Amino acid sequence: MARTRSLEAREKMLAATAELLLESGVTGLTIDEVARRSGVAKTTIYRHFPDRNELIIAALDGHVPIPRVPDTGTFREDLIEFYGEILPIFMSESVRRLQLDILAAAARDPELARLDLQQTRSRASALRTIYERARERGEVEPDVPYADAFDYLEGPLIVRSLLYPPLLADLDIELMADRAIALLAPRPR
Amino acid sequence: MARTRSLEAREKMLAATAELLLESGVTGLTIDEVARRSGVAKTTIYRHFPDRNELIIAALDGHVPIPRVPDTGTFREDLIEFYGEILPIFMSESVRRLQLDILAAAARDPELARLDLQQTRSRASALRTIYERARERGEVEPDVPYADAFDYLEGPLIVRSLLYPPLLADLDIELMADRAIALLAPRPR
DNA sequence: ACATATCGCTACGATACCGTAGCGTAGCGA
DNA sequence: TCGCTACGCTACGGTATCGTAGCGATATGT
Repeated sequence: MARTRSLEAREKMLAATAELLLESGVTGLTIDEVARRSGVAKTTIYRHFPDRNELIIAALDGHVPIPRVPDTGTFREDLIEFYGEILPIFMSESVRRLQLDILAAAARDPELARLDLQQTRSRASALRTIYERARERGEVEPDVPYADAFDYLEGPLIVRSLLYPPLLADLDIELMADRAIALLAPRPR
Repeated sequence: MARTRSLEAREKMLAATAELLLESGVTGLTIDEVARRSGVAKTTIYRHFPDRNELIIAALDGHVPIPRVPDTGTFREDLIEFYGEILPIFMSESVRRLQLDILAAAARDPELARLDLQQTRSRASALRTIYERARERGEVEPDVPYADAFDYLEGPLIVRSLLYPPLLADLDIELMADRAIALLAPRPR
């Protein structure tokens, strides 16, 4: 079997797709442009993927950045490290555009919805781990639903990234951590 | 002058545009479909608006819901009233889709960016008024940047609406108000 | 070296839009 | 009643995309 060429072409087109997604978004990406830029013939792309959506999904499958899960021993330090890691990602204008694009596309195309889920889930899971550890250590009020915690743990980041990207630069990571901690701290009994 | 017919056609096309925006979003809206649905000839649409973007902007100009600004005398009650008013808006799936669509489109098309601004600004201004009043009454720490306050005043709503719409239903308005107030309360000196 | 999997290329058919032109018609004001 | 204005309609020219067909060239494994 001649698999080498096949793999090479596949990688080239996936790379070009990921690149184009950042530039043009889900809506703006076209197969023709992927072909042009990757040097792979359009027909070959269709030999690998049945349609546009599958290509997009495949391209993103590998490129979802999975943040490290810090484990410093304290909630506060974990949060600060985590924020420090994902803030640069959020600050990228192209990432922001892509994120919005995926959300918007997923809201209309059920096929793409799973993509969306995967996107946010992977990031959310790291934060969740941090939160669960803090809960086990007794650093947070145990019966707060995680959804509520998330609103405050990552909310400011998301709000600014999606709605007011210039304000991301003003975000004080430590302050954000302290505020979240203050809200989630165990209540005295 | 024969202005009556003109106005009538204009209103019909704007109404159809607004309707279509909710269904198909900014990206999905086509002039042909507006023509079909409104009963107004496509040519007439172009006689009123130079291009697609202008039509979209005009259609939304009138349809941005401007929330009332409650003035109950206390921060907490103001917030709860405000939340009660805008929560139903956020809970509409079509509004959510449109909001995402506008954000995504604005992130790419500078012409549409002003639309986006107007959208969020009008809502934000009501909340800001509430906040300023509370500040004058001494109910909040005076030197917190408004951007920070906003993160917590409206963040949970935005996060859930855009990222996890099903969780909107779980949102406890009073609890959200209390948490925001706790964070923003004046520090003892 | 030979067979076969895989690729590149060009060319399509099919849609779907955009935005415009030209012509005839109907309403509206004087 | 007359004339202007705005409209409706059909038909374009142009572009972009999707997804497919057919054929020749090339790499790979045996």
